[in-house]
Amino acid sequence: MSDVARAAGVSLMTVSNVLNGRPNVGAETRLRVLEVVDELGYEINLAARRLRSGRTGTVSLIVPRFDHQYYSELAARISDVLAPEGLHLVVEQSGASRERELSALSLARLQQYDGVLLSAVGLDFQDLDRIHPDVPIVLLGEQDVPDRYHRVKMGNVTGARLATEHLVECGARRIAVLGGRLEAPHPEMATYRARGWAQALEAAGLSPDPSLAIPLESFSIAEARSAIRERVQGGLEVDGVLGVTDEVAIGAMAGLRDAGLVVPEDVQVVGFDNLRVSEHVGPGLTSVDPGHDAMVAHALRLLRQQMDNKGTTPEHVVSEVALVVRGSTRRPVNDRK
Amino acid sequence: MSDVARAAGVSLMTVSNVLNGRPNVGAETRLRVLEVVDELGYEINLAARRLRSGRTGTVSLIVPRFDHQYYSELAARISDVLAPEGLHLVVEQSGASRERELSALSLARLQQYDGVLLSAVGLDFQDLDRIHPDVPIVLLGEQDVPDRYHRVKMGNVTGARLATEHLVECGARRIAVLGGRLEAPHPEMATYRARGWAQALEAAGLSPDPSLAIPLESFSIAEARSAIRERVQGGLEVDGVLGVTDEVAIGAMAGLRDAGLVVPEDVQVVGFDNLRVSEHVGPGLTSVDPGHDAMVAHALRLLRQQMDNKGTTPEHVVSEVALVVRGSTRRPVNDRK
DNA sequence: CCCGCACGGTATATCGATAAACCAGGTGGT
DNA sequence: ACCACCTGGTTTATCGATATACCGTGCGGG
Repeated sequence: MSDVARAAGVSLMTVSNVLNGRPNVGAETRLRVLEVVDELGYEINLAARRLRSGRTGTVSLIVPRFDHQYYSELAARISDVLAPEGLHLVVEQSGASRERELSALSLARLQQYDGVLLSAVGLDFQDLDRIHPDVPIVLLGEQDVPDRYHRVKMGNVTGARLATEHLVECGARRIAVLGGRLEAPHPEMATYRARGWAQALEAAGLSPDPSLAIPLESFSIAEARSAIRERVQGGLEVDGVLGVTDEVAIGAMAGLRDAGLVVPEDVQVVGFDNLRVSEHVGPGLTSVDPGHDAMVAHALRLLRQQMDNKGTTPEHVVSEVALVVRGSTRRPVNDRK
Repeated sequence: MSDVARAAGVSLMTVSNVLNGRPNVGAETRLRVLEVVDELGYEINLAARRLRSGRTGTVSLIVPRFDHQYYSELAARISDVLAPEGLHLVVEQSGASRERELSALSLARLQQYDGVLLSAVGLDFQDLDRIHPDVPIVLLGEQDVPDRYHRVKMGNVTGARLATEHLVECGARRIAVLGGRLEAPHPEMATYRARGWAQALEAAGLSPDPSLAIPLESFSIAEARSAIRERVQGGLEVDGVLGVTDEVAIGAMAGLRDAGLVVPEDVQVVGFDNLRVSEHVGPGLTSVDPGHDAMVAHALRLLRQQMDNKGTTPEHVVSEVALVVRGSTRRPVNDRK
C-alpha cells in the first residue's frame, strides 16, 4: 500500500480511504489512486485489515461431515443467501468427534470470522456450557444447548410422528425405526426422532416394539442397507420403515430389495430431511421436509442480529416440518378418492 | 498476550516461544506461562500471527457448488487426509459463474491461505493466464489450463470410452450420452466425456448419432430426469445411456422409469464419478471410478511441493479410471461363464 | 474583519504476534 | 586465564492497514 501511496504522491491514509470508498477524498485524487492501484496490481492484505479493524466479511459454517448430503445442501443454501449480501461463507468439517469439534471451536479459530454457524453433534451440553465464545454464533442441530446460545433446530419429534402416522394410515403395522435409539446418555437427532415414532405408535394403539428400533453408528447408506437386510433375513417382520434420515431410508430401500422385498407393496419406507436426491430414488422417497429455507432464514437472522448489535436475547427457534408423500408409501387406507 | 507476559513475569517473546513450542525456555518458566495462559483463558490471535509470520495453517478448496455430491465427497476426502497433518481445510463455493470464481480467486482472498485447491469450471484458459497468484495452487478439473499451473484431472476420455465400450459389449446399440456436448467453445468435462463416447462408438463401427448427445445446463438429477423422459416420450430410441456424471445417470434411471422403461432390461445405464450413493440406487449404478484417492494424493503432493520449496516445475497429472460394474448394465454378451 | 466550519488531506499510534539481534551468566577446552 | 559457546531469556523493529487527531485553506455569516 505504501508503494501505491508513493507512486500516486499521496499518503497511506488517502489510499486506504479511496479503497474503502470513504469520503473526504477529491475526485481527481481518487482517480489517480485507482489508476496506480491497478497499474501496480495491488491487492489489499486482508490479514492486516482484519488485525486492525476486527472484521473479516466472512462467516463460517462448521459441519460434522462434508459428505453427508444434508450438510452439503445446507451449506449450498446458506452460501447462496449470503453471497448477495456481500458475505462470504467458508465451510469447515469437524469430523463429528468431540475432540475435533472442540478444536474447531477453539476461540482462536472462531476469531477468524464475523460469525459462526455451528452444526455440532459431538459436543454435549457441558462442553458448550464451558465455552464462552465472543463471536456471534448460532447453533444448528438437535442436542440440548445452554440457553445463552442462539439456536435453530427442526421439529424432530413432530416430524417423526407425522411420518409414522402416515405409515400407520397407509396400513403399516410393524414399523421399524432405522437408526433410532430410544435411550441415550445425551439426546440427539436419533433419539428425538425415535421418540416421535414411539409417540405415534402409542397414539395409534400400537405399542412400540423395542426390537424395531434399530440403532446405527454412522447413519451411512451402506450401514443402513446391511443393517436392515440382516434383520429381515434374520426373521424380523416389518411392513414399514422410518429411516431417521433420508440417507438411511435410501439404504433401507436398497437393503429391503436385497432381502427380496418390494417397496412400497411389501414394506413402506419414509425418510427424514427431504434431500434433493430423494425424489429420484426408487419409486420416490416419502420424506419429512424440515423446512430448509425457513431454517436458513432464521439462522441467518439470528446471526445478523448478533453481528449488528451485540445485545440480543438468545432465541431458540424450531422450524416447521411437513410430510412430502411420494411413491415409497401407499395411499391411506381410508382415502376414498 | 502481554497480559499473560505480565502476569507470568516474563517477556512477550517468552510467551510466544512457549506457545509455539520453541526451545530456549526453561521448563519451570514454560510451566508457569502455561498455567497463566489457561488461567486467563488466553487464545492466540491468528490474524496477528498470520500478519507477522505469513502462514495460516489452512488450505482452501474452492468448488463450484457444495451440493454437487462429487465435490462434497472430494472435500471430505481431502479434509480427512489433511487433518492428521495438522492442516485445516476450509471449503468455499464459487457458484460456477466466471464472475464469482474470479472473485474467489482474487489475490486478496487467496492470501488468506497457505495453499489453494481450485476446482474451476467457469474460468477459461485466458482468465487463468491473466492471473498470477503467488499462493501455492493446484487446479482440479477438466478445462485447459496454462502450463505454469500444477494440475490434476481425471481420464475423462478414457473413462467415457471404457463405459461406452462396456455398454456395447453388453449389447447396447443406440447409446445416448446424457449431458454430453460434442462441440463447445471451451472444452470441459462434458465435452471430453462425449468425446470418449464418440471414440468408443466409432471403434465399434457404430457411428455416433448427434441426436444421441443430449446437452444439459446444470447437470442436476432433476434436469437429467426430465430431459431423458422427454426425449424418450418424444420417440427417441435408446437402449443405453451414458450419464456424464453419476447424478445425471441417477436422473436418467428415474426418467427412463417415468417413460415406462426398465433398467437394465430395456435400457442399460452407466454413470461417471462412482459416488457413494451410486451403489445403492436402483439395481446399482455401473460407473466409472475416477480414482478419488489417487487424485487427492496427487493434488496434495503437488500442493505440498509448492508450499515447501517455492521452485517446482509444474506437473499435469491424469488419474487412472476404472469401470465398476453393477446392476444397471447386463452381462457382456460373449461372456462364457 | 474575524470566527467557525466544511473540505481534502496528512501524521501518528496501534491492532497482536514474531524474527532477529542482543545480552548476562555459566561451562568446557586449551 | 581466556576465548567460544550454550542456555534462557529480553529488546526492538516490523508485518500492512486503519482510527484518530490534526492541519491548512477557502468561504459564508455576523
